[in-house]
Amino acid sequence: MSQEVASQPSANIPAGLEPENELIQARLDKLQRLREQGIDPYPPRVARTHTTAQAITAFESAADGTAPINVQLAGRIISWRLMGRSLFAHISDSTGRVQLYFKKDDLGEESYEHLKHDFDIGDFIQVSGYMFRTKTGEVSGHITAYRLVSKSLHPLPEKWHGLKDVETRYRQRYLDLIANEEVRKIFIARSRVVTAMRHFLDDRGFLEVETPILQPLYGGASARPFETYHKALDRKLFLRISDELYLKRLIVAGLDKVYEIGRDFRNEGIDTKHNPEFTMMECYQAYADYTDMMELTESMVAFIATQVLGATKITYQGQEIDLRPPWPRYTMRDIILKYSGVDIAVSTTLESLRAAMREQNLKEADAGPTWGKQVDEIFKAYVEPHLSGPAFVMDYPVELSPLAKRKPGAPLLVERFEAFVGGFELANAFSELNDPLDQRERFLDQGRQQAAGDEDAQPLDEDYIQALMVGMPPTGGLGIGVDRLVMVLTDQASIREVILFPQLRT
RNA sequence: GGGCGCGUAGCUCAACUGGCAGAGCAGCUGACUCUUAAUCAGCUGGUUGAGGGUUCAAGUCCCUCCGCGCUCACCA
Repeated sequence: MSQEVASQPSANIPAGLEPENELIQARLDKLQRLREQGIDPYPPRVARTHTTAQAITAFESAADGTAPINVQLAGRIISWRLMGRSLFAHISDSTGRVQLYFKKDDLGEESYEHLKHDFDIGDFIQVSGYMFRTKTGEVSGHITAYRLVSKSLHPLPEKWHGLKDVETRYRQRYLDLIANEEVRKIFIARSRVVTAMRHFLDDRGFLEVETPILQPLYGGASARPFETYHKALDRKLFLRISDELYLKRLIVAGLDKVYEIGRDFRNEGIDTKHNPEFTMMECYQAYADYTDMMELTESMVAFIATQVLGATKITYQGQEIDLRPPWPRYTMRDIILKYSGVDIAVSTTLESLRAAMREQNLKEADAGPTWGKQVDEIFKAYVEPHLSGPAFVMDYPVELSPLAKRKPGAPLLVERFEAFVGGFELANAFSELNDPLDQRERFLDQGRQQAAGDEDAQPLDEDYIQALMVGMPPTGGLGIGVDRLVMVLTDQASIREVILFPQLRT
């Protein structure tokens, strides 16, 4: 408790950096030694002529090793093999890794001792020398001079087994990325997915836009929002649950093809397919309908797969899936009939639907409160698990889709589809509702559902109705869950494996 | 929120029906001038997630809490 006892350890360590164990203490000791030698362990600049990959390529492409390939390299030390008067190490950078060879004869006694005693795995080092090939065939750098460029004070995960603990992997993702090559590949793939998506949309003439994340009113999806507060305006704001209503305002505005790739926030549970913040691509195309969006979806996904993986054939959790267009299309009615025996075109009321379910011996346990919700329940329970896909399921109950246009000749349905790959929803799209009066009615119906206890019902957005009154052309809209697309393309079962910093407690 | 499982050294993992908390890697000391999971000798390293209980004795059994995973519910 007393000051004398509490502040005992190493006077040269700043408060807050007390060593938690001897491994850190050993590195702090080295740091101290370096400073005593007048060496700055964190110099402001580093010099290098080649990345690790460039150094190796330069050597290999040199015609006949007559002229030496001189290089200056820099990177993180990831392995260290001391063999008496010589020493091998590997350094890595984002382009790869290269082996370094140090010899006492080349460096001199003092320099070699400094190297031996003051460096650790994890440190960043700058070296200069020339490239050569070892007896065992590895292209390496023969180092004649070196310099510390950043001292590491915390040990890295073990070299062979790497870092496996899931919680540490998520909480200290930097360690995960350093230690686990496969993880790095997933996030590189993720970046390429987004790049390919942009290319595809840009090539088709879509304009990338940005719309508000902080919104006075949320909408565009059935979900509970996060709330926040703006002090200067003294008002409640919501984090968006979708981009939809703003993007359609831009269709009204005459920007005929727009898209946005951005973060949405939904105040809901967390599981292997849901993170409270996630990335959504939404695009809207004037003078198009939902069939155009189907073509857009399958073409885009196939293009992205080809760009990122080099093929449209993928394996997802053991299932072989070919994303090559065209994807099979099923009406919701047909596919429900196929897997459950219930015909929702015949059973068009909640009562008759439940009767038909009893007839087919389907459990009614989670019976929906309305016809549309019951249809959704049947679909999720009996159809969705079969949809390894890719597949389009089209023509949804109107009640579930307050922003979609009604299907001509089918009063209970709207022109909407969802795309399924690997057994879960990847995309959602519809012919956008552009009738302002019908839209108002749909919002009012949502209000009734909310009054009946549905927390996810969408609030009436008068400002959006007003935009529709100005006039929106027939328009097709599409949303693709980017995280889920990355899951499918990288064969990951959990959304946390494709989000760098997934939501965790505390 | 419910059910099931997990939490041991910096990392990866052991520890039988309760019986002295261990190994490999990493670290430290030494040997070794083409190694690559280098090798060899020696040494150090623990609030067994936290708190309580049962017991002569708890990593192990019981309770509460924290965290993580899977799953159901909820939810696109």
